[in-house]
Amino acid sequence: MKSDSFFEQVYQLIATIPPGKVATYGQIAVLLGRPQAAKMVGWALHQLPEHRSRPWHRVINRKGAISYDSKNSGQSLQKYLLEAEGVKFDAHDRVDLKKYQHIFQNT
DNA sequence: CGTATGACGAGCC
DNA sequence: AGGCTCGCCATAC
Repeated sequence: MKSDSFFEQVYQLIATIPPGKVATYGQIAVLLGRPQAAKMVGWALHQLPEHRSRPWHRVINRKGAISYDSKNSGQSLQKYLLEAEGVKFDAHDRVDLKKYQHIFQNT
């Protein structure tokens, strides 16, 4: 797009995550070449315009848990969306990254 | 242009 | 094993 900013790259990268899969902020940050800019990824979704519908719900933190605790709202929604795609949450509301973490292949 | 932010990560206790 | 603190880096104002 006109914007090849870090944010835009995040949007396009998460857009490649297939349903039923998830990715961590840090993972995406690493893929974009900024392993320590995980916060930027989260912030990118924070600034994500709703009219540009993106599978932001497939992006979770390193613990496999849903974040979005800043406003403390929307967590249930994200969990709901993921469950709808077949992602199971454990008693700690965390997903099994070993099973659901999407492996980005740049081949 | 400079300061503060922020949906995180890793380390330390 | 679980919780708290510090640090990173690009974007926003």
